[in-house]
Amino acid sequence: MNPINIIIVDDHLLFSQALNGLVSNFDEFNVLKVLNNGKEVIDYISNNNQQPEIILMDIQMPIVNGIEATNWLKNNAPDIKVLALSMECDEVTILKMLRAGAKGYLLKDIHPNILRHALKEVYSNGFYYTENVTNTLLNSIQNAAPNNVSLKDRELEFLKLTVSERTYKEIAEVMCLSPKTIENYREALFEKLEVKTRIGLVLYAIKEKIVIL
Amino acid sequence: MNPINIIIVDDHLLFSQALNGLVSNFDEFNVLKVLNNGKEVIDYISNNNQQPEIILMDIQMPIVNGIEATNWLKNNAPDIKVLALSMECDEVTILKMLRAGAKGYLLKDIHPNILRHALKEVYSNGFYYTENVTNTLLNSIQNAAPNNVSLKDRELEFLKLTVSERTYKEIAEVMCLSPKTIENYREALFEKLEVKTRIGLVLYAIKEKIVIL
DNA sequence: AAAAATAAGGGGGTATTTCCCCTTTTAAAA
DNA sequence: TTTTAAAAGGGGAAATACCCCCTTATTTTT
Repeated sequence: MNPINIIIVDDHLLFSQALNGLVSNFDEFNVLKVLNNGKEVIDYISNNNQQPEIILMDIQMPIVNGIEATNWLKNNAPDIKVLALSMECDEVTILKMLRAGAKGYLLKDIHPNILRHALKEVYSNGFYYTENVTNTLLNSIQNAAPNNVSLKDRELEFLKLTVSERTYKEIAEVMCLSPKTIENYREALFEKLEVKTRIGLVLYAIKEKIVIL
Repeated sequence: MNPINIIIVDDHLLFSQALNGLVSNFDEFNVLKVLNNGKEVIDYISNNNQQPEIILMDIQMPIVNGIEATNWLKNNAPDIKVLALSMECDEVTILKMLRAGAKGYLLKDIHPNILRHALKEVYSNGFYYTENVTNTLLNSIQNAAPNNVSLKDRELEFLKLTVSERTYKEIAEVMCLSPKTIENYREALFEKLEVKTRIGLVLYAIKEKIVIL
């Protein structure tokens, strides 16, 4: 069976070379190229015939970072699977990378065997996320709201419906309330969440992960 | 060491009794009570001195379902950890249960050893989610909209300003255009992005990371 | 050079949102 | 059992958003 072609992208030469040695030892995989930043990825993919199946992508990199590069790949080479390999384990970075289209997310302190397993999973099943990453994200869903304000069930319902491109009249129908009562919810939330328009409500709902996009 | 007290809640008697037998065989755990629905949970917790450490909670149940019961527990007995045990694996249900405060989520087709492991994890680390559940959620973040339309610079600018809680009049000033020209941008984008309101524009902008929250 | 797309601007109208101030009903506290 | 607070509903008006159809330059394409 042909080995699966990999490109490694990381601005820390020591690390990327070490990684190169490691992955090259896995006989299912072949390291096609080692690149230093997102810009080089875009250049390589644009100008070479031999395309990788998987790109092992660092996130923090100069010139074009991993998120931007992944976004570019989503639009220009959607078949290439990006496996993020990062030291950040914060929710925002993970979300950005997922939205950019990364099929997997690994932390740099994992065991080589996990890397091998993750590469295989990404290639065959299409995704792989380490437990740390999923736990970070799932826990963040729980720890979202108690920021300072706590919304009641009905307010949450209203908020979700507001995000769904409905008019207040429609929301009133869904919630079995009069449009005028919906007005009360709106005004209460405007004040409570310190926003000026319904756009503000939508932004809040997304930031606090009351809805997930 | 004292066994950890568990309450099992499920409306299918056969299943809950089978579960009872299973968990009772784990010598770290003691089944305090087997209940039939969320209402009975609320009653039990309200009226008994001996409280469980963990509640193994089904979701679909009559009278008071698992989500409602978990919500009640969050507010009235926050120390009790809820481990959801369900057949549903859809994103919406999982999210609801997480928001309600469930510390873990298992599917009913798991191996008994996983159940044991999950109970231990929930007790000691505070959470446990099976891979299926986390994958469902993470993938749902990605599968938003592979809507590969390309926006022009000016359209992007308009979109970003729309997200910033500005009126079209204000956007017109910032972009040095007449409000009527802004209307053209709005209409063009409504059609191009297949949305019906400016909320739709905001959602698109966030999904496609044109703005980052 | 003619045709076609692109960018800018407008008229006029309906629907929706936003704002402020108000009453009634229902549920919780004192 | 009063008293209070919360939830539900409302009137009226101005601002904003949304819709459809239209004109005029300026590029781009053919």
